[in-house]
Amino acid sequence: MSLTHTGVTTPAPLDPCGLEEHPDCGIRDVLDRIGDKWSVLVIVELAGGPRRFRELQRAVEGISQRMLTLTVRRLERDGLVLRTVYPTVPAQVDYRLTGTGADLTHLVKALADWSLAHRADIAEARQSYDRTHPDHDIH
Amino acid sequence: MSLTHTGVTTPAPLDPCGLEEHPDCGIRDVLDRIGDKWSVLVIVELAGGPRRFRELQRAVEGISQRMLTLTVRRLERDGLVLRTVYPTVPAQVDYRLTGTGADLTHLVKALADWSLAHRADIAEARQSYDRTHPDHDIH
DNA sequence: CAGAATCCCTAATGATACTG
DNA sequence: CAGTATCATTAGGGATTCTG
Repeated sequence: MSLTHTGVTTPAPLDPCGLEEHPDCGIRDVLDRIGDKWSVLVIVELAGGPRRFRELQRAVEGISQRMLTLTVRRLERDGLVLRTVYPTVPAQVDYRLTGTGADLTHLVKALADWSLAHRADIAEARQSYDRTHPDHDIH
Repeated sequence: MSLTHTGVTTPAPLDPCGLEEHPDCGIRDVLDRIGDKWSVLVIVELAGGPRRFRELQRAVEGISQRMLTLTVRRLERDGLVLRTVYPTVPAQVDYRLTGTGADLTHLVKALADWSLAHRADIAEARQSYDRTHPDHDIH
């Protein structure tokens, strides 16, 4: 959607990143996957190599059995994680990143880098906001 | 970044992306902001230039007045968006990306690019999964 | 071990009405 | 126009119990 300003000499509406080209297309799918509470943490752990169910649960601190199950299932469904069942007894299952999943770690790293680079800015902005808007509660 | 899987000589878990270095640190803050339902769409719209409240609401299809308010407030609090009130009557307010917010659009674009690049893979993986796991409901 | 099945609670979002 | 205030709904997530 072109939002060309009607301004006389106003410089064309800048879109430095070319984001207008794909407003929603597909981003939601990815955000729905990595935007939840645990997926990124699981992916990061799996970036270190294959893990069994209990290993993952111990590594990802605070995750419940239920949420770990749901998280790995969804990652598996999206083809980001490969689940392998070994017919031993008791059962043994391991999870590992697929090619797509491994590629996703690059994106996660970009996110982590950006977060670290701007962490101080954001923290400061929040403090400033909370100081100047004491009554306001938007969390 | 090489993903060479030696297998034999690498007892140590490989971390091709260096993700282990910052497991959680700061990523959550960013994901909590861009992981919600509307923030990315608002940011993308603002990447096209300053917008007034109603303009934003019309541009971001489906967003309620309440959620738009909450979304821009949170973005403002994090220093990603600048809110300017003009003391006219009726009131006039515009929103624009700050420096940090504009920088964030780079990350959003990386996300969009990745999403587009892997959209087919993911869609196919899902279909395959749903076909082989008919009863399973994990959404 | 690796889950499946329940129950319960809270946060997130939506709908509607009202205001400076 | 640009919100605020309420109420209703739903999705996400946690705790617990049970099983192959």
